[in-house]
Amino acid sequence: MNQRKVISLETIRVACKNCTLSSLCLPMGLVPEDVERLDDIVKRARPLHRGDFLFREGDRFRSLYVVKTGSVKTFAPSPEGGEQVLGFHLPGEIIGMDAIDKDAHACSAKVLETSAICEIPFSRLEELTCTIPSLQHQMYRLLSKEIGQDTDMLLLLGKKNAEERLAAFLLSLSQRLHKRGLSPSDFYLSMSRHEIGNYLGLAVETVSRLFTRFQEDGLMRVDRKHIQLLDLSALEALVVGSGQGRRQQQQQT
Amino acid sequence: MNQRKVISLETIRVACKNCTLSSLCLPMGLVPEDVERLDDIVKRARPLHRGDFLFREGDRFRSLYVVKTGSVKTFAPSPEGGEQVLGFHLPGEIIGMDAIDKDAHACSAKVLETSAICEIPFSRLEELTCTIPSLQHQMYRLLSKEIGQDTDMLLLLGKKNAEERLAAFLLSLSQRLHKRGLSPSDFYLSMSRHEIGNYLGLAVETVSRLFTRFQEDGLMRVDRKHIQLLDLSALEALVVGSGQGRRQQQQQT
DNA sequence: GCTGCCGGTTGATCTGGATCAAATATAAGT
DNA sequence: ACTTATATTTGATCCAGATCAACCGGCAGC
Repeated sequence: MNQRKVISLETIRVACKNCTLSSLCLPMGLVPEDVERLDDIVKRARPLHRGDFLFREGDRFRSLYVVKTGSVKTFAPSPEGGEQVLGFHLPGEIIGMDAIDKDAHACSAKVLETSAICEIPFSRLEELTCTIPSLQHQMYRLLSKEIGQDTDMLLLLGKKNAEERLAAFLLSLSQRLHKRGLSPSDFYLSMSRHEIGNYLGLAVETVSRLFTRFQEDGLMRVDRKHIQLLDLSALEALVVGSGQGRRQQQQQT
Repeated sequence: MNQRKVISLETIRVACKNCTLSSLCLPMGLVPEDVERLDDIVKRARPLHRGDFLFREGDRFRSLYVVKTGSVKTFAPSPEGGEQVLGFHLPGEIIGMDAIDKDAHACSAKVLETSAICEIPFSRLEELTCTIPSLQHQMYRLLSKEIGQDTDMLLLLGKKNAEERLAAFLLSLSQRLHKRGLSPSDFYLSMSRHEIGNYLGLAVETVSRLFTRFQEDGLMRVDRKHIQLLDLSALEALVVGSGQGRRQQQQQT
């Protein structure tokens, strides 16, 4: 038993109640007693490595997954054989909620760097949410939040130009890292330019050129995967757009 | 009391258990007894008319809404003053789930034609789902489904060209109408070309041109708002794409 | 019926960002 | 260090679809 403790890394074994992410994660707003009950059903697996899958498109749905450390991307195959990156997931973020409906995963989840992941068997969770109203509410909130984020992306893909998209992406990363106690202006990208472009509906070349341009304009510094945002407010101004977006007709219907 | 019955339209007063939509809607899969309990909390308002709002962006979140008859569009303001149409909602579809998280509506919902709407106070619903596990499951499924639909849209906006987008839109409408017992190949559009374009991330002119082209190619017949799909399988082939989508690099990451 | 307006169609032009092409930088082996 | 595979950058060109412009048809109000 002592042996087990030695082997397993501290960051993996830590219970929800001791986890620094609990305020961002499922336990948010639960009384300690209920956190304990949640803790009982969470499985903490050994760390996964770059390229490992949490699940693949088509897999039977059994569990939700929460990133504890590291990062994960989710992506869906497009019919022609390409793929659409659906999201990049940071610690505290929940993955797999889109699979509840069909009881099967419609997308795949791949680990971008060495990562610790919590697994939450959904049937167990469902039992629990029946008896813990605040946990049920939290689940509704998390599902709803995911919908909200998706609609933000729809707006981004439907109405924003390349520049605005990349600025929005950088700011989103910045803000999410900040919430996790990391620097909002100095971080490493765990995903490739390719993946960024795919996610934003842009060609790699466009992403690369924009990085260069943003750097020339003094908005940021780019060195390989290392990003420093030098002017957050200028980036924010870019996202809102100069009032033209993709310069599309701004119709009121 | 008899008087009341005379005034209120049959389609409005019909209880969930007698509603033809129950198999698509919240009551799906519930035992009759539980449907009864759900029924007790559903408010059935008088019909709304074209242009009426169910709710507006910024409104406090109180209820979910279900289209009983007619159709509704939801849309979010983009920062610059334009708007992004987020969806068109047909009978049996639930609106407002994105608002649970922030306890406020992030988008507006406007009625496209005279419509009957069921209102479900969310706090009451939450109480109910605590005691009816199958209803809770249904809620999870519905929220999850919404996420799945949004990711479908992300793929559409991120990877598909104009032709594929419009074909996908028409087929989606067709299939949803079919599920509701209506013709999958002959229907009326309750939204303008403008709204379709906005929804699909295309200019009005592009939508118009594509309608013309599809008609010339014998895929459909278009007369004003009246649509007849003549070759569903050809449209399906279009959606899948000729293997190129927006002709973007189909990278495996 | 007439008039004005709005939604829709059609044509001509323009352009952001994709595609094509090639060089360069990193990483991974061997 | 040397070869090979992969990721990123940079430059040149192309094109789908946006934008601009003009016109048309249906319908609401008078």
